[in-house]
Amino acid sequence: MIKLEYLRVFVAVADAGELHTAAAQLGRTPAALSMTLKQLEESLGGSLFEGERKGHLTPLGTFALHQARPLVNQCDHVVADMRKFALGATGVVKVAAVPSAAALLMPAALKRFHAQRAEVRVELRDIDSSAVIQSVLNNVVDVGVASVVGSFSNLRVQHLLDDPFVWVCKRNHPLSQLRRAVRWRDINPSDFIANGLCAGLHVPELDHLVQHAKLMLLSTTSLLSFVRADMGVTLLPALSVPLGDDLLALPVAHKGLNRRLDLITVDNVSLLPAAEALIQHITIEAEIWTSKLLQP
Amino acid sequence: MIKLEYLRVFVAVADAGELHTAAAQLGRTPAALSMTLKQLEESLGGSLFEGERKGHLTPLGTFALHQARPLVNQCDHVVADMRKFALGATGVVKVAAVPSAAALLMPAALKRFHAQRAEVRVELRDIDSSAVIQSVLNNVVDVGVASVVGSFSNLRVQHLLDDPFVWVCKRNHPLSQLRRAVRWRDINPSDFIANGLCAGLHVPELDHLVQHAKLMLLSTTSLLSFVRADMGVTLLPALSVPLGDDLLALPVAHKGLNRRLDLITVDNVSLLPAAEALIQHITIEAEIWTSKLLQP
DNA sequence: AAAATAGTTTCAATTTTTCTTAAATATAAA
DNA sequence: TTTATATTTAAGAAAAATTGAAACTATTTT
Repeated sequence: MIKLEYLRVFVAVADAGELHTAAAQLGRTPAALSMTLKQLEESLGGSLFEGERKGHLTPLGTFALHQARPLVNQCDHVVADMRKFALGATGVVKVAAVPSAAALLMPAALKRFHAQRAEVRVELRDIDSSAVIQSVLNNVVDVGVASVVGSFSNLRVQHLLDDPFVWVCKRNHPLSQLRRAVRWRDINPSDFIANGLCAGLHVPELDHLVQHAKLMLLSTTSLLSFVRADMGVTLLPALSVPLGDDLLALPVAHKGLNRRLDLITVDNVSLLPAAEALIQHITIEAEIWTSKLLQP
Repeated sequence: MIKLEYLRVFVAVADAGELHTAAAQLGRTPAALSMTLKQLEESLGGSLFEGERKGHLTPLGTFALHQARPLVNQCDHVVADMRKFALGATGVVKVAAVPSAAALLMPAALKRFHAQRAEVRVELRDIDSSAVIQSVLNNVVDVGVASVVGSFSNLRVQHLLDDPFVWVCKRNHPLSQLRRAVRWRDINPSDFIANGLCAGLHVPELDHLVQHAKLMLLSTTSLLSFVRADMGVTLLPALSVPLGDDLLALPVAHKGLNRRLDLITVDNVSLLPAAEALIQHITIEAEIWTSKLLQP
């Protein structure tokens, strides 16, 4: 049986033109190479070198060198690529995140990630929470960022941060006059615009508001347009509200009104090494935001 | 150091989905494969299989399998190709021959050669003797067929056959009336057309004829055209004379008037294995012609 | 839930392969 | 020729791979 090592030795000797030099390069003695070449020649059924020295190739040697060199190089490349992949230095990581996470958490996380791992490609899509969960479950993406409500047996859910809900109103809105956290009674029910994120929080006062709201918008972008158009106020997680705008974010008096953001992966299955590395960066970024949100 | 054998084991196990089957295919025990895979995983820096069984690949395993399978296959192909080449079952053989040999010896020789070695390509060119020798010396061709006059130190010359000179005349020429071998005195010097092949035979009578010939033609094709046009008679090796024509080939009374045909290769250098095989066929074909020429 | 089964790993002993040293042989140069 | 360099050979040493048996683990069966 011909081993690739034989071909590697042959290429080295053919290049060097003598055993001595090739042996030094490969870290063994000329005698070892001599025996290896003998085996290779016997196995091929012909001699590789012309005459008694290693300076000239036979036609078979020329042919074999043409074939063996790319093979040896390819083998080295393949092994190097596998190692790179195992280290997470190469590959394609697919991420799904809810829009607020995609817009606020991911840019900084990816920037630092890419600085370390230039050869890793990241595919990021922003979709709503339930679609994120489905994408992870179906192996469409490697990593998801969303808020998980129920419990899923095949999912590994890791808490990232708690995004506190805030009241969102226009800068000139009466609520802005309040010098304290907004209470439920401060809200005029006819002025409230419901949205998909504040529904299902299981707070009686809020449920009541949501059920009597004249408007319920599921897209955050259009929701904020309505607020800007003086159509009312709404309740959103802080990270979903763009800053430096004509909008105000006012704190909520009711404690514990948060939107959990979780990092989601499939359970019991090892991740793409590059994905593991990306998760580290997302986690760190989430911690940064957590501390930002605690002392505003 | 990762050996190709490790990758071969990995591919087999990944395909089989379990050690037991793969071990049977490779002719070793599950324990051996287990240890090999462990080494491979350690060397790559990550595990290849999901969980405790070998039924599911990790992302690294999937990536590695994609890379390893073509590499293993390529290696097998390369080794097979080298063996084929060493056996002379593949390759390109370049041959140069003088026109008569190319036209009469080579077709039958190549027909039998190709029946045995369908994958070998043969490149045949017909040129004059000195060009054949030069082509062999310059390694432009692997094998030459020509008549070697002097001696060349770098050439290995092998006698193929002796092609007897014959007188060539038109069917209605006076010489055709002779019921015996043609003697020098039968030739009318003014009727003689000299040619490149009969010059330099070192026979005084012939030299005299050549020196007094009014015509000397170096191309056999045009030489024969002149004979057909009743311009005279000439002296040519039998194999150069096309049969079944309006030309006659008459025997020469002077004995030993032959043109040697030799098989020429470079000396002290091993030949392309396929070329060695082709030489066998050319030699056999030459023997067939030799016996044909001896009893006409 | 316990037992049985199939699959895998570990370990130490064994076999196989590869490597080295040292001596012999062969080639090229002086 | 001698001398220096290059290669091969052979035997022992070292390294690597393989095996069989036992231990271990998950899965299936009872």
